[in-house]
Amino acid sequence: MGELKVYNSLSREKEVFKSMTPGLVGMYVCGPTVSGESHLGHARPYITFDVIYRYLMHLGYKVRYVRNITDAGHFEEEGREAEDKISKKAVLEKLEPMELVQKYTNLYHWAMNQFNCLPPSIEPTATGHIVEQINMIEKIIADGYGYVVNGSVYFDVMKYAETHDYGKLSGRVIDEQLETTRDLEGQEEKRNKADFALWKNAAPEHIMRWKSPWGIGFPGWHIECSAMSTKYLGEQFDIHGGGMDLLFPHHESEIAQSTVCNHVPPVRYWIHNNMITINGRKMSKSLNNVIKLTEMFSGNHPMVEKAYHPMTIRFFILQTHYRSTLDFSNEALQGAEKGLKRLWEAYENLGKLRDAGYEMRDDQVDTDLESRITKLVSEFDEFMNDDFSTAKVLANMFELVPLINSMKDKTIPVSSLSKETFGLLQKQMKTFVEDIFAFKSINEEDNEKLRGVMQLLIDIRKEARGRKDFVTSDKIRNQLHRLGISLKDEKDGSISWSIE
RNA sequence: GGUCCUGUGGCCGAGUGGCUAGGCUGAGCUCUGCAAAAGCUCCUACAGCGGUUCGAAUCCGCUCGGGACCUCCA
Repeated sequence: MGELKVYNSLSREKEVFKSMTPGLVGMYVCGPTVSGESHLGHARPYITFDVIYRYLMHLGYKVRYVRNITDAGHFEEEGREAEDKISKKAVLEKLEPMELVQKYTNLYHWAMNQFNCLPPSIEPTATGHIVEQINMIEKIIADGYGYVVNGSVYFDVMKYAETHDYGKLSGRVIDEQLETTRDLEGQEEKRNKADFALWKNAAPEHIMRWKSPWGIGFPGWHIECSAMSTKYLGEQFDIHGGGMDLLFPHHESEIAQSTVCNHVPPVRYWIHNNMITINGRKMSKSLNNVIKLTEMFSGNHPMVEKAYHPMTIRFFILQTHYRSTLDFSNEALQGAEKGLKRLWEAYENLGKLRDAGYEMRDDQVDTDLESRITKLVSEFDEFMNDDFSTAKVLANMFELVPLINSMKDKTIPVSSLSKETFGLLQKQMKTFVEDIFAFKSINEEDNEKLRGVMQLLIDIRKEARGRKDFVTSDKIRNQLHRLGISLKDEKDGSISWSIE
């Protein structure tokens, strides 16, 4: 197997991935701010990094996957009236802050579960790590990179930039940053515009507040990730992921804070996913064009024509490379839905072929077909190793679909594959479809009783067809169709059914 | 304004200089009591203009269009 290459945002090129400790990988991904419901845009990083997580494990790594929950609330905007997002909304909804946090955390976990995303190894919360954050800020002050003004602490970017490259991740030049003229309140506290808050003095109306050496306040925008990643992954770790919109200032500042504290760059590989757009524009709260996940799943949104299954969204996202933008449209989603259905059915057919226990006879092997299948299936690994090219893996799977279906229909005899090739095909499909891409059946979970009823109807229909009583057989099929259950007469005379 | 990304067939999207990705839609055919599914075939695109090259969607330049970041943001 070749080596894994990942695109590192830091170097702007694909690099061979080598973990710091052989066999082990530390990965930190920026998690949600639980002050509201997750939307379609949020689904992208979680699904992207879920597949990366699963693929790393597939490669044999033991991965510690840390994904935080931001429950402390950050400011709406620097310098403006310091509003703690969570406390503000709590007042509106007349909820305790923690009640709100709990509600949206639960909802977020539910959505991740719907997407079949594995839970991270550790899911630390910002409020649970105030002490660590304060410790880190103290260290930064002691080293001379932080200064205290009126109970707030700021990071001295100019001083840092004297000896470090602030802006290396986001490609920013610090002098240009300073030229940007923005008259914002509270700026006068900072020595320089580029400085950012490590700790913020809390106004009396703030509900979320903690004691600190500098007074009552709350942590700054970026410190939680630095504190928690250091705590659980060490001063330097392998992968840090998140959306591209976090490159600046969030990740840039994380690098600065951690570097000052630990005297070593925190992250070896920065991986950033691109945005989901809607009508060509990024989906985000500030642009007011978000579709919440619950709305996607229910179809209850003016822009959403029908309910989309979480697996459809997962497939939709994996059909594109994670560093490309992905445009939302009903047409595209419905295309994804049909594609996934076809892929999944072929995958199930492949499983049935195995269960049928065909005799493999090596004397009938079609070598051309064999080499074609072997190539398609081996490229799964190759493509994933090339910066997680899930789109190409899916393309190959779709080239296999007609072959598998033809074997099922016996247009291609199963015996034209050697036992080895057939086994390889099944193993690779199982590994990638279920274990790495983690697709699941989009059909409703069928229960035993329903199965029994369906079998009864199928038997009756078979008998009717045997008598050429097409009135009865069509009635059964048509009525079921109206209920959203479709029957298919297979070529071998059996009847299969699926819920639409 | 600064930095960066991007423009592929009806739609969504891969694309490493040469060997027409793939999905969805549409059309035709095969199979079939009919239907659905499935299989086969077809619709062969790279914003525009120049340049480099034997050869460019792919490299370079310009023009036009779209976007991201520079402020909370996945």
